Amino acid sequence: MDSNGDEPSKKTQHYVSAVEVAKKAGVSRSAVSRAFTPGASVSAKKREKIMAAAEELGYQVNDLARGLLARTSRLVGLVVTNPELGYRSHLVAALTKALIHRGSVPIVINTGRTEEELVAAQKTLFGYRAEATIILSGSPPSSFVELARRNGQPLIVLGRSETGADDVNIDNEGAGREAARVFLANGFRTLGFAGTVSRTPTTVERENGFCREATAHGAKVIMGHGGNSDYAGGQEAARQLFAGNEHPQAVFCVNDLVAFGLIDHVRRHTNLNIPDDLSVIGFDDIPEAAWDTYNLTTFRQDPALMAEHAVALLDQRQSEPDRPPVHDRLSTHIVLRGSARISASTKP
Amino acid sequence: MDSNGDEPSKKTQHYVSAVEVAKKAGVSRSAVSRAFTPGASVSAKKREKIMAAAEELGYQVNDLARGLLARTSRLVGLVVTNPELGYRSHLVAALTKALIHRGSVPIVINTGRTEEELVAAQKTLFGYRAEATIILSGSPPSSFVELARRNGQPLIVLGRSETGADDVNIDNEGAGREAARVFLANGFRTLGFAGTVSRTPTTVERENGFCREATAHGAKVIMGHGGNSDYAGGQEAARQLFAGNEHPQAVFCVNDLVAFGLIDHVRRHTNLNIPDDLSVIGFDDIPEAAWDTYNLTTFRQDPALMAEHAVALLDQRQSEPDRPPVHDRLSTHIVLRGSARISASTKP
DNA sequence: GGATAGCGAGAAGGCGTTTCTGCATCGGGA
DNA sequence: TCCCGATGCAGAAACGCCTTCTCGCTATCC
Repeated sequence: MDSNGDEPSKKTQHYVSAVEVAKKAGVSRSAVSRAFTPGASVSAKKREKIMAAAEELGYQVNDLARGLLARTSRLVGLVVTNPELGYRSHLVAALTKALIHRGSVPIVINTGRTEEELVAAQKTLFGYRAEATIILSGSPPSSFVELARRNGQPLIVLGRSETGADDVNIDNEGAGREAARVFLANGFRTLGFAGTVSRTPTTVERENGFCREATAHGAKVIMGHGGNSDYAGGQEAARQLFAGNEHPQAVFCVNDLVAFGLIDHVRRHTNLNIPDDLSVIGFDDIPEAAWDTYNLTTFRQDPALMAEHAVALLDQRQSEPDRPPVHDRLSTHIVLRGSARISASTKP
Repeated sequence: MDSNGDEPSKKTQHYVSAVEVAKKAGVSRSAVSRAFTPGASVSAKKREKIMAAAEELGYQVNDLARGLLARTSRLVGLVVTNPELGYRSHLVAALTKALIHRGSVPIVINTGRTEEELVAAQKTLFGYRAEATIILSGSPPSSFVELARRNGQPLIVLGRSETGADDVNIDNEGAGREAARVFLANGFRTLGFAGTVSRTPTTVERENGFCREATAHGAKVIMGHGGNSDYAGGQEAARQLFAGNEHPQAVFCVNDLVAFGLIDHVRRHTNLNIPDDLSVIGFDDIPEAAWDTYNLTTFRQDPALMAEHAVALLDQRQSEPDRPPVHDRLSTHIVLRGSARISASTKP
C-alpha cells in the first residue's frame, strides 16, 4: 500500500523541496513551512498529513534557504591549530559535543596561527553566516575582533584574555603560584620550570606565577625551554635543566606532555628517581597523566566544563549583544598523584 | 583619505550585500557577481575597483545564497565518535586539514554510534546540503547509505568495508597475519592477543588474521579481552593474559593504547621484562608509541595518507557519480622499535 | 565601418519564511 | 432560527541574496 503509483521510480537525484511535499499532501507550500515551524497555526490533522508526506519523500528542510532568510545559520565556527594535540583534542571534542547538544552545528577550521590564516578562517565563517566563532588557539588579531563585532557575530576566545572579546580562561598565574607554594611547603629550595621558547600568554602566565612566587620566597628557579610544548619539548627542557652540576629538586612543567618528555628524559639519562630525587608537576590532567608510567601530579583543567562555559557565554552574548566583554575565569585544582613527593596536608 | 564622508558611522549591524558593494563601486550588481566568479567576463580595472569597494565594506559572498542556487554547499560532514581518542584524533585533524586545503569546509558531528544518532547526524548534513559525508566510526546503517545515494550525496566510510559505499581502509587481516608471522619467525610459540569485547570489524579482522596464522603454524594463542580498546582495556586484557600459570611470550595488541595499558600492567604486576621476557606489538603508531617509556613496535597507519585518499575518493565520486563503490585499501608496515625482541632480518 | 569585448539592466531561479488577506467555521446573542 | 463578530486556518505574494542568462548598448580595435 505504500507503493503509490503516482511516483514511479524515476531518478530523483535531487533533494526534495517543500513544493513536492505540498503537492503530495495536497496543501499549499506555506502550510508545509508552517508544519515545520513550532508554534505556527496549523491544524493537527493537516500537520500530521504533511509530516507523513515529508517522511515518505525524505524531505529535509533546506537550512541554506532558512539561513538566508534568518540572516544567520546554526553553524558555529571553531578555529583551532593542531587539534590532535594533548589537551586541545579533548577541548575540541567537548566543544563539538556541547555545541551539537545545544542544537548548533560545529564547523572546525584546522589552520595555522598566522594572521592571514586566521583572517581566511574568519571569512569562511562569515560566508556561511556562522552564528558565532570560537577561537581555541592563537591570539586573534584586533582586526578579527573588530570585524566580528561589526558583523554582529559573537566571538568567544578560549585560553586568552587580552583580547576585546568574550573569553573563558583559567587562572594560569594563580596555578603557577600554587605550584611554587606546594614545592616550597615541602622543603624544596631549588626549583625548575620546563616551558617553551614560543611564548604564548598561557605559558608566560604559568611561568610568571611560578617564578615570582618562588623567588619571592628565596628559592632558586632554573629554567628550561624546549621548542614546542609537547613531548619533544619536554625532553629538550630536561636536557637543559639537568645539564649543569646543579639540578632542580622539583620541576613545574607547562603542560602534561612536556612533563612526560621530561620524566622520560630523566629516567633514561640520569640516575634520579621520581619522586624520591625529583618531584614533577604537570598541567592539564589529560588521561595519560593517570597512566601508571607517569602517575603525574598535575593541575586539572576540565575540557567539558570549559566547553560548557563557552557555550553559556555564547548564549548570554546572543541575548545581550551589546554588553561589555565578559571574562570568565575557571578555577583549577591540583590533582595529587605519585610524581611529586608532596604530603597531602600541604596542599593549599 | 579613507574616511569617506558618504558613509557615516551608522550602525551597520548586518552583513553587507552585493547591492551595497555595487552602489559603492558605481557598477551594476551583476558586475559584482561576475567579479567574484572566476573566469567571468569582467575587465581587470573594473574587477579591481569592485574588490576595493568590497574590501572596504567588509563584503563577503553569502555562501548560503550561493549554495542555495548551486544546490550544494562546500560543506563536508565528518561523523565521528570520541574524536579525542588515540588514532582517531589524528585522523580527524588530518581530514579537517585536507578538506580545508581542498577548499571544503568541514562540519564535525561528534556523536554516538547508535542508528538514531547517525540518522540525526545525516539529517543535519542533508539540511545544509553538505557536499559529502565522511564517516569515521560506527557502521552506517544501510538506510544511511541508501538515503545518501538517493540524495546524490557522496558517502565515504573510513575503516569499514562491508558497506555499499566508497571506503578507504587498511588490510587489517593481513597486518594480523604479519604480526603472527613475525612472532613465529622469532621463535615464539605461545602467543597472546589483547583485544576488546566490543567486536568492531576492524578489531575482529586483526584478531582473525593473527589467530588463524598463528594456529595454522601450530602456535598457541591466549586471548585477553578488555572492555574498550583503550588504556584501561589493555590493562584488563593483561590481567587475563597473565593470570594463569602459563603466559604468552609475545602479545599482539589491537591498538597502541591497549598496548600501553598492557605494558604498564606487566611492568607493575609481574616480573617480566619487556622485551626480554615478553614482546609486544601494537597498532596505529600514534606519537606516544615512539615515546621512550614504550618505544613500541607497531603497525604504522598514516592519518595524513588516509585523509588524502579519502579526499581523492571524494573527488573521483563527484566526477563519476554513477560508478560502483570503490574500496581503497591502504598498506601498513611494521615499525620496529624496542618493545619486541625481533631481529630486523625476520621482518617480511 | 564592422566585429567584439565589456558592461548595465532586468529577470528568473533556488527554497523557506512571513505577512497579508480571504474564507470558512463557530459561538453567542437577538 | 438567524445573523454578526470573532477566530482559526489556508493560500498568495513578497522577501532574503546570489548566480546566470538575455538583451541592448558603448567603447575599442583592426
